[in-house]
Amino acid sequence: MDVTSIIDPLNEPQRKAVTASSKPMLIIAGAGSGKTRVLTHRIAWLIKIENLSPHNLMAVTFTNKAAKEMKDRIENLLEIPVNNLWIGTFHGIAHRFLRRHAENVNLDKNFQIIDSDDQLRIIKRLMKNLNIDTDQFAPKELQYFINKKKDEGLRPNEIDGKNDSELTQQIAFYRSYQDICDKGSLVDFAELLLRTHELLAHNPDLLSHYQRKFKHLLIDEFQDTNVIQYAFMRLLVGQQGLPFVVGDDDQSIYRWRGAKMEHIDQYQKDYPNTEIVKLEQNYRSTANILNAANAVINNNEIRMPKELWTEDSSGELIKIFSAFNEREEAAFIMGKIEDWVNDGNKRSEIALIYRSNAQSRVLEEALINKSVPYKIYGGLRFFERLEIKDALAYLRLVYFQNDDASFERIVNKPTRGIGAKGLDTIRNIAKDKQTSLWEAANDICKADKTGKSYSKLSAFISLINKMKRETDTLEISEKIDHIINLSGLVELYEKEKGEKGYTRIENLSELVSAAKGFEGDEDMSILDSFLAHAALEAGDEQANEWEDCVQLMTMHSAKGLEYPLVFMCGMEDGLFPHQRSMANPKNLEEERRLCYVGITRAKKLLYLTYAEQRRLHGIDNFSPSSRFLDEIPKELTDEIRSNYQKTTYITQNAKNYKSRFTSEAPFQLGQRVLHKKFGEGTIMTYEGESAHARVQVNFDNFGSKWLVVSYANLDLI
DNA sequence: CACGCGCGATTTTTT
DNA sequence: ATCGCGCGTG
Repeated sequence: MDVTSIIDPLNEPQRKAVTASSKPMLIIAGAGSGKTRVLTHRIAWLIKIENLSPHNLMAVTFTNKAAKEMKDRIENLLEIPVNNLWIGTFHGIAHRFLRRHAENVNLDKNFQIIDSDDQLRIIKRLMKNLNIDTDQFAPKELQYFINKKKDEGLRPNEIDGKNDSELTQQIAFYRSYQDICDKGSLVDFAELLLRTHELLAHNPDLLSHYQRKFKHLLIDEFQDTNVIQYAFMRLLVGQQGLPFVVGDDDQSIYRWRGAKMEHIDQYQKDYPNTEIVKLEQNYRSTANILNAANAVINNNEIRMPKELWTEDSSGELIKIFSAFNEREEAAFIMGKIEDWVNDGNKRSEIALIYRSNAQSRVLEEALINKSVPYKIYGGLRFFERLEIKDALAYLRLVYFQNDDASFERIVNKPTRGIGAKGLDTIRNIAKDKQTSLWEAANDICKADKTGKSYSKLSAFISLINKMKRETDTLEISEKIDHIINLSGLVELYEKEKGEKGYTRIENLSELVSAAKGFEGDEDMSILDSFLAHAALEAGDEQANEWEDCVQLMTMHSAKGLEYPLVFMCGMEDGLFPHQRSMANPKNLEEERRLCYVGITRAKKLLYLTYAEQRRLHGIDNFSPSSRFLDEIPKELTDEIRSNYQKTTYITQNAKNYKSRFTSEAPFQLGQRVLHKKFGEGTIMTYEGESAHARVQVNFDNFGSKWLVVSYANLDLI
């Protein structure tokens, strides 16, 4: 292969990045600036031109999907399959390290990965055992605490309790939780990273081995790395390594789960001879769209100065549509979708993106109504579905009998007479003898063959043993198939009303097919490998790919994707930016970045829509249009007037107002009011009747407040 | 022990 | 509006 095929398709800055030598690199890649291209060509360059062996580099991506895509593109570029290439997510790579060197960090070779759902179950269980009041700590709070500390690289004894009793309790809980995991050889997501970091930090020989091996470390979506991931990079790069990181501070949208875009600055401090390359030419959007995005993001205080540009023409103006309510918003979008398709375009070129999942409902209903095929991204992932987790719990218990979490999950599912009380007995025995629940159950059966629960428990034990016996020599997919058949799960789901049960059973057979073509990883057994796969990978549904569908997704899941026609729906203050992010400037800036991400998804045509009235969680909300709309220069936009439907809706609304607002609360939603302390504001939402009525007022200078009408002394303006 | 009602919460998502 | 979970009852 010659240099030209790698270099020719690149612009100047891209080329600079791809051909860089012997320097830590920082690539700031704006939206649509060819980031993935740079990464893949960089890898091709290293292998083909610098003759680097493929196993001397590591490439880290944010999602499994991105990893797969990168691998494919590299293989395409090099025209040879690249096996044993270390490309994956931080978690996937950490997992690989741990399987290889489990014994170095006191892990059982057969350790199992637990997902957040499993983790939460364990936490709830433990809270009960320790008599921790759920009023004092919500299980999710403790889960969040533990994961946060792990993401920061902290073990319980590294956290300072500061005489803070609440904090001290949380630390103690973290310690107990970890104890449970260690005893059961369970590793949660954050633990994968933390353990791997410790593995390398505490084993100098191993570390230097891997430092020599991975001379080149490439990291994508660098702005979204958390503390432990950054530390992992630092460790692996060592003194001689050459890190090559690619990111965009403007697209950092995961601060709320520990991502630190500050790592971009930190990196430059830690590697003083860093060469920075900025990719600012955008190949995706029209100039109007790009300029709108630039204008919005320019309102952020904290960002690296840069401005995307394009050679593309201005294109269409950005359309802004104000609807009366969410249904009219949806109806408007349906009309535009129809136009698009009638013009001979594909539905799959259309994306409907929104801030929160709850918004998808109305859109879905409208799409169904018009018989428009659509696909929703996100929502619950395949391997997270209840029926899949149930089936896998059987599989796990059959082959890893000390897996207490799985035992608890399925011991009475379907119900077989081993309820809370029976389970308690088992738990107590397990606790006393320091054994697993499985062993405790076996002990009970051996000890007393006359007890009431004996027959039930022993039937369960026989079932699991039978599963083991009959599937031991089978292929993984046959194992799963047979275990499902013996479990009674199918019969259980059949009883569920509606289509739900039917779907569940379908999913079970899909699980079997998923296992059929599954190829394991070299470092572990196929069973371990499959279970790890189930925990670490979402299980992308590629099913509907052939069908021409409108795409629905949140703005978060839209990152990295692009569509000719994009609708950003629900552009209302309170929804986007989200209410919970409006008060804190840093959070507001993150919302603005999210808006920037949204806008830059569009290639040709962008619609921004909002509703004056929106029913959310059963109550009507009246919000002003999103402040982000005001940040787009007027000359780039085209405000579309609503049509005849206006009158219909106004009468409808007037009726609602009348019936809801009695003479005692002479306010209307949208009414401007004056408050002694907070000044002027607009009534957004109401709740309750007459004397108990409360209103939510969005004050111009104080944000939104809930006030009881009878005390608030609001003056009408 | 199983089932059913009621209460509370309900941004964003990967791994 | 809806869904899941926890507690109380049959």
